[in-house]
Amino acid sequence: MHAELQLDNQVCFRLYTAARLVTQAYTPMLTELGITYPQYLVLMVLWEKDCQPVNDIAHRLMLETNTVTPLLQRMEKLGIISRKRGEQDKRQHIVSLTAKGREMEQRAYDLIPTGMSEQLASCPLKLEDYQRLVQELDSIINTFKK
Amino acid sequence: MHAELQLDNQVCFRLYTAARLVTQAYTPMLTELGITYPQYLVLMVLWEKDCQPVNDIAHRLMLETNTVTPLLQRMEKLGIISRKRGEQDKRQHIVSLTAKGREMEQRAYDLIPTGMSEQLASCPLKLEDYQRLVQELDSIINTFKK
DNA sequence: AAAGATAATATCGTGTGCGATATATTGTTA
DNA sequence: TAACAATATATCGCACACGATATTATCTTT
Repeated sequence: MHAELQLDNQVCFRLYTAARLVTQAYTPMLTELGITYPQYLVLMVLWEKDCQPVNDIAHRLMLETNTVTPLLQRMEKLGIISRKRGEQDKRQHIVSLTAKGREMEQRAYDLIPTGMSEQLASCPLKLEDYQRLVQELDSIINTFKK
Repeated sequence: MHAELQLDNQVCFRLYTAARLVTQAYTPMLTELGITYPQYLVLMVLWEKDCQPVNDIAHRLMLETNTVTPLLQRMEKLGIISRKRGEQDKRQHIVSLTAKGREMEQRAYDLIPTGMSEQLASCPLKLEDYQRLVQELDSIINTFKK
């Protein structure tokens, strides 16, 4: 019986579980918007800066392009983004928001912060705990990023 | 521009990213064992207590049975677990380790703690940081679990 | 004990993630 | 400048996750 191999001693299992459960907590609001959590991440990247090539979006989300490309294709079908070939560099696909994609920012703002803070009400963590948590997660992300 | 909707302010995006990256860090060792990370989680559950029904494994991992069932089917094909109908309750499928599945515990112990601590060497977090992190993640998991 | 409710597991469809590989374009170098 | 390397993106295959639904067995209630 190796204590190191026990589920209860695993940070990774907690990260994996916490990520799944918190993502699930977004689902009711995201369903109302008609999108998934990874699609919401792409939208946040584009709300911050519109018209970016696939690579920049992938880097920002620390995902591979073979994950992001099909994601963007689905989002294009939904009519929330559009893609066009880069003008200087024809290899690039420049991704931009449609009117529908831009309008979703306000709807997201009306739904998501409220919806999440309601669900977080029963969480014992305080603001400073979250701030430290974010920093520690960034340390972990930095340690393992490629 | 809503600050609440910026990627940099999102705990969930950190959890999502940290979980992916740390799981990826397990991949070289797990590939050597011929399994995936979720399969490794199932093995840890069974190393701790052999012969469990699907439901108990799913509860322990906080996953749905429609995720766990196909996972177990793949593991059965790999010859690391076996499944048989419950004797008192014929609806149950009792999952148990094969000899191969039991032997993998020692191999995992030889590969994984070493492999992970090498990769963690450059991480600035100290032991007490990890301990607090685990507790805070448990708080989050508890808040959002169903 | 027959009927309906509940429980345990499985199946199906969709959307990620990601390794491996392909394709098209651009940059570099002999 | 023709050949070759590098880059940006896409395609393919496989393994999760998970909502919705189906199937089989047990439990409960009349």
